[in-house]
Amino acid sequence: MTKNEIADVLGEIGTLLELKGENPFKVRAYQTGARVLESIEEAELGRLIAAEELDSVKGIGDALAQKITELHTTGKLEFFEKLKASIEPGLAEMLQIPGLGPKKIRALRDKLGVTSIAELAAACHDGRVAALDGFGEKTQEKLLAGIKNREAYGKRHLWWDAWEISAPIVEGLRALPQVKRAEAAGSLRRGLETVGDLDFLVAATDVAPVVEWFVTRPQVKEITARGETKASVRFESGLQADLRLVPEEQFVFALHHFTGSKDHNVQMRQRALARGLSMSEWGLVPAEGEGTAKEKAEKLLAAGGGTDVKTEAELFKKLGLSFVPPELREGLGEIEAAEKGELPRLIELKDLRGAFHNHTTASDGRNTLAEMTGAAEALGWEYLGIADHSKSSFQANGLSEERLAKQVEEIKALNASKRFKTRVFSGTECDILADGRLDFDDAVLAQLDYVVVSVHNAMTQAEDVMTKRIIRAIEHPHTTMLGHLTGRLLLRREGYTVDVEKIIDAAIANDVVIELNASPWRLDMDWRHWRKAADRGLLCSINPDAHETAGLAEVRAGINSARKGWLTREQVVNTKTLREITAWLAR
DNA sequence: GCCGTTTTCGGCCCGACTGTTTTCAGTCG
Repeated sequence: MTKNEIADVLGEIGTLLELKGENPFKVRAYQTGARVLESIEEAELGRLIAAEELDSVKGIGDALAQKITELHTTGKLEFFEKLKASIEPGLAEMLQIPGLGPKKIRALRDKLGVTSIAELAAACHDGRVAALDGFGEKTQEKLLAGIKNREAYGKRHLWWDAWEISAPIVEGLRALPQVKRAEAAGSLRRGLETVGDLDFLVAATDVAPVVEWFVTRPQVKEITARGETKASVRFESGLQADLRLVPEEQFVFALHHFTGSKDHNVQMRQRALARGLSMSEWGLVPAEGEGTAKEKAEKLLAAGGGTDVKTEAELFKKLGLSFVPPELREGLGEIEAAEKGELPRLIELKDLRGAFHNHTTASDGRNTLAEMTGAAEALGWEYLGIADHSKSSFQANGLSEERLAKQVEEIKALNASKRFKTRVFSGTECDILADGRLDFDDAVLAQLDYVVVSVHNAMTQAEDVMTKRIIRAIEHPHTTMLGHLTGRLLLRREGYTVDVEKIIDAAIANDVVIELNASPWRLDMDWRHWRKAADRGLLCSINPDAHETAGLAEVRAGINSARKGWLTREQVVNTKTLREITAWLAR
């Protein structure tokens, strides 16, 4: 079994134990184990198992090491099979209904015999749920609404879509006279590829007008809560948003808290405790003494103290850490690195000086070569790479050899005309054929400045076939970079199955770049692979895969993922200057 | 189930909110 498959099993065990009412800390141990496993490389896992050193990994003890080893070597785990057999399969799905946790689910099963969402809906309609101890009319209504909304609103949203909604709201909040500070927190601020809901955080002198402004935005379809310190709404797209109002002195603590992630916050609080401090969204206070952290924070403020932390950087510093950028706050080793002062200087949007992999009307783009070049110039880019589809991509109006040759001439003429400051490079997004050969002959590829190779057909090949196919394309002497490694479309379609680590190895060995496709739908290769791959020497190109002028700006989404992958400017080729990139392409 | 400057047992992050209660359990982030 692969490490991700094993991680899935561990996570599932955690869920099943939760439903059984097991010790919540045991549940967490399995979830932690799953996460830790995901951050280990496949080959490293094999080595640790062979050397029987798995339990030296933090978060994996004797029991988990034994189970992981069994799964890795046999592909099965008896403990897991027995556990699964002991629980009705529909119960896990019920956890997805808001308001239902393990305790309530067990009560429903034990007292009403409910073991699935469908049976729960029936029991709600009959009024049997409201009659249960600990349940009531409101709970029953809420569960019914939750079941109904699950399909419509349960899904996540692309980061880009969430950002387009949130950005004007943050701006609007900041423009209100009562507002001192306003930020969007949550997974949006962490730059995660998909976002579940929005968290707006505001410090204001007067709360009521801010709440009023928020709930009366034109996109708001429904107000689901409205109180003194919190209001919740649902937008037309189904996206839900919370507005939280905090005193200005506590804004920075709340900002850190609501930016998360959960894992990062847990680790930060543990670290605070180790230093005799208790941390919450209200502040950082001594752990000892009477009262909650909130009460202590309020007392401290009333006494005129505790206001020396005004920025997140100061908050981290209090715990002996350098500033951890929001994108890194996933609980994946950022705190250890911050402690040692080893956090990288992450790439920024302004570091990009151009981009490869862009389309024009020659294939399936919606803007002409000149329009795309003008748009790149408007972004201040020094260069723009054009990579239209190759002939086998019929569906995308791929270019024949003749049409490609014509485009090469057009680009030469455009560069010679000096009409734009931006220099255009001739490329192709060349199909990787089913057997790994490229769609154009060597002589055709040789006339181009660079070659992006991508899979567009036969996506259902077996993993080993697909892996060999892509590696063959990487080994082609004219290949410059690999396009969208897995072909995934977020929230729509899984990627094709492929051995990512073997592909990375091949790319490094052949001096081939892997693209970070910045289309908000793709963000492929996934950020979770980048940190280790780049450490091993893999170079990245952040490519918008733009099919129209507006698409060039989507590199912003790619920057999010690059930062989540700990990438620096030096590890991304399209931060090079025109002079540098010209030399690099000709190497 | 994991872990250790409280170290091999006894803890394990913290608070808000909701709905059900009548002082709190469960859920959520």
